Amino acid sequence: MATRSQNQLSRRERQIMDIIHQHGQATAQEVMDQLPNPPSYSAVRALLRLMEEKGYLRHEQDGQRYVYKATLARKRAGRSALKNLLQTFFDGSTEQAVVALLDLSRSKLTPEELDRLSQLIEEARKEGR
Amino acid sequence: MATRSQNQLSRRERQIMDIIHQHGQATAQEVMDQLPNPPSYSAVRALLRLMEEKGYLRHEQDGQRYVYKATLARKRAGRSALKNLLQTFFDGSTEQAVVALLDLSRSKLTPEELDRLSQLIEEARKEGR
DNA sequence: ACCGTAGTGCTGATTTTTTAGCACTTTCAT
DNA sequence: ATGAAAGTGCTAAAAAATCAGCACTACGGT
Repeated sequence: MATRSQNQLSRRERQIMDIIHQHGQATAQEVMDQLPNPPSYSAVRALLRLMEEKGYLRHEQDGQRYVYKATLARKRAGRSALKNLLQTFFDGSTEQAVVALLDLSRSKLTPEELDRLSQLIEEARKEGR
Repeated sequence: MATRSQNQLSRRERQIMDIIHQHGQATAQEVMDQLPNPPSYSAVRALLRLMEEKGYLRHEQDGQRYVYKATLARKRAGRSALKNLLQTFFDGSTEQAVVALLDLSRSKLTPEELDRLSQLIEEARKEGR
């Protein structure tokens, strides 16, 4: 099961994955800067190296330093995480999740965004039958 | 920071939290049954005890056995996790998340659910200004 | 030419997590 | 009234994760 992989990560590994997903990519230094209770720079590098070995990350050389990216595309990882969240906290109910989501940011949504959302629902309605 | 707490959990702790949130509550046996690569029964119990000590869980006595629940209400924990996911995978954009959510379960939504969602968006629109 | 800065690889130690096992209690059926 | 089953507490060992440090290379400025 694909969702499993998220849960198999150790604490630090998960924290690092989150950071990298959030930024799309990151150097050791950037990861370290964002890590809560950050360990030493070399500790971070060691972790990145291990995670690459395990297949979670890959790196590209940028000048003289490494830039790490996730193996699994952000989009897919996000959906996987979302699916997981759905099961864990919302009884698998998309509706409940959307409710929570809207509630979370009620005031922050622009009218344009709301329009687009309405439209999305309309489309879902058409496809659904 | 409250969102942080999720990320502080060790791997097993997180797995256990997920199980307990999903079910609302659970006994040691139930947790063990759901755990991937489950350890021994007493290992699970030890973990539950530690997690209670750390304040993540509390237990109630049901007959002669303990039933564990999360300290933080499911609803709040769910929102917190959602907020986190939003930042990590969707650039903090509610819209993007809703899109993914709808996409995830396009066919599974009933017309009734879609109606309710439209309505929710309407309400958000009114309140938003 | 050389020093300082900023990278990388690697390794071994520390710390935390994870685990199994044992001692005890309660319940229930024989 | 006794033994088996199923619960709990606790502790110490094993495994895994986490960490810091050292040796080395590349680059840029003085």
